[in-house]
Amino acid sequence: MNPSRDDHAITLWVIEDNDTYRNTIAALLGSTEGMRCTHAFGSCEEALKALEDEFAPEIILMDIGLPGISGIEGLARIKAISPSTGVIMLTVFDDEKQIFEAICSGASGYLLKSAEPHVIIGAVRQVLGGGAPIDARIARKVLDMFSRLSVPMGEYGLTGREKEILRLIVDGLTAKGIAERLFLSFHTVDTHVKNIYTKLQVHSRSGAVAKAFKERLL
Amino acid sequence: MNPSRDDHAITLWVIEDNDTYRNTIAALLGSTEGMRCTHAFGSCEEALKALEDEFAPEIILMDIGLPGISGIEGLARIKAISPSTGVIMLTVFDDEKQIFEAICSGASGYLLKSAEPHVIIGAVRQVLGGGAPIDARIARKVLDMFSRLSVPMGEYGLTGREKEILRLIVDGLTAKGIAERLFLSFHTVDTHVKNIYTKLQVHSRSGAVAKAFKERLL
DNA sequence: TTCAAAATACCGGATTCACGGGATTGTTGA
DNA sequence: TCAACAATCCCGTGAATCCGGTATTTTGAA
Repeated sequence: MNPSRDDHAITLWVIEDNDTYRNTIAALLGSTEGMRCTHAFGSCEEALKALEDEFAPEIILMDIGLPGISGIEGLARIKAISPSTGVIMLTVFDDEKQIFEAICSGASGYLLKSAEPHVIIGAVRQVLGGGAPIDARIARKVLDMFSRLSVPMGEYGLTGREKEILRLIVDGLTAKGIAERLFLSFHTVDTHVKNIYTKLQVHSRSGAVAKAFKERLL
Repeated sequence: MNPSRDDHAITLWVIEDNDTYRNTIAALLGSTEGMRCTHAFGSCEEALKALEDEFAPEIILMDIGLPGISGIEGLARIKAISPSTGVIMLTVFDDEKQIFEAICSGASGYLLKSAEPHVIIGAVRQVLGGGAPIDARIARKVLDMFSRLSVPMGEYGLTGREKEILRLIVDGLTAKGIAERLFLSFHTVDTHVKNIYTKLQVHSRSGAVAKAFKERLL
C-alpha cells in the first residue's frame, strides 16, 4: 500500500468558521502526503448539505464553537448520517460540559486549536488506526469526570442473601416472586427485606431501589 | 526557572517487574535533562515501603501488570498516601476493565509500553503541566466506555406531570406524600402513577424506579 | 373554533407492603 | 464452648398498592 497514491489518500473535510484558521488547516492537510482535503466549510449547515449528495469523508476536523448549528449538534447529525466518519473536534477551551457532550455524541478525537501541525496530522492517522487522539489537558478533564462518576460503592453490610434479594427487588419482582425464585417461603423473603430496609435506612421498596442505584450496590 | 538545575529536577520513580524494561526506562529518565529517577522498584510492595520514610516523587511510572500487589491496587494505595503524586500507568494490553479501574483509582496517564522514549518523556512533562497523556488506542476505549455509560435517554412519552411524579416516587415519597406535595388529591396521583406504569411497562413502584435509573428518565 | 390530549378527581376490590413480634437452625470466631 | 450472626420460617394488622373502571376541567394544537 502506497499512501501517496491518490486513490488511497485519506479524504478529509474541515468545518471551521474562522477563515484564516480554516484555510491554514486545509492547506496543511492538503499538502500532506496521503491526505486530500476535499472540502473546507465555514458552517455545519454547508457540510450537512454536502453530505446529502456526496460521499462522506473518512475524517472531519470540526470546530466545536460554530455559529448556527453548534459543533456538538453538528457532530451528532454527521454521525447519524455517516457513522463511520471519524470526527476530530477542535476547540480553544476545555469546557467540561462540551467535552462530555462531544464524547457522548461520538467524537473520535479532541484537540486544542493551538496544536502543532504534526500533532493534527498524527491525530488524523491515529483515528484511522482506531485510536482517539485527545489532548492531554482535555484528557485530564475526561478522567476527572470519569472518576467522579464512579461513586465509591457504599457499604451497608448487606449479606450475600440480602444483596441477592435486593437485586431481585430491583428487577421488579414481588416478595412472592422472589420466594418462588429462591425456593424460600414468603416470610423469609419478607424478613430479609425488612433487614435490608434497616441497613439501608429506607422504608420502601422504591427507596431501596433508588439507594441501590445511587450507591452502586449491585 | 532552569529545569536542568538539580533542585528543580522532576523526581521520578519506576515500578516495573521486568528487569530489562525497568532499567531501560530508568536510564532513559535519568539521562533526560531536568529529570531524576531516584528509585526503580521491581514491585509495589517495595515502593510502598519506601513511601513510608521518604518523600514521594512527583511522578511514578508503573506497570499495570505486577506480581503481588497489582498495579491497580498499588495505584490506589499510592494515591492514598500521596495524592499529589502523578502516576502514569504502563501496559502492554488495553483491557477495558483494567483501564476503567485505573482511571477510577486516579491514574494521571495511560501509555503502552511500546511507546517511544520521547512520548514517555513528553507524558511526564504533560502530567506535571496538569495534563493526562493517554495513548490514542486506550483513549478510544475510554471514549467508548463513556458513551456507553450515557444511554440515549429512553423516551416513553411521559407528560410533564408524570415525570414530576416519577421523580417524587424515586425520592421515596408515598402516593399520599406526593399528593400533599403537589396539592393534589390522592386519587389523582394514583391515576398518574397508573399511567406511568402503563407507559414504562412496569407493574410496581420499584420497577418504575429501576427503569427510571436504567434509562436516565430524570 | 374545535377537538384531542393532558391533568384532574373519584370508587372498589384484590393484593401487596411495612413492620411489629417470636422462633429455629447452622456457622464461625473469640 | 459460647456468643454472634446469617439464614430460615411463622403470624397479624393496618396501610399502601395495583388495577379495573368513570368523569370533569384545562390546555394546546389543528
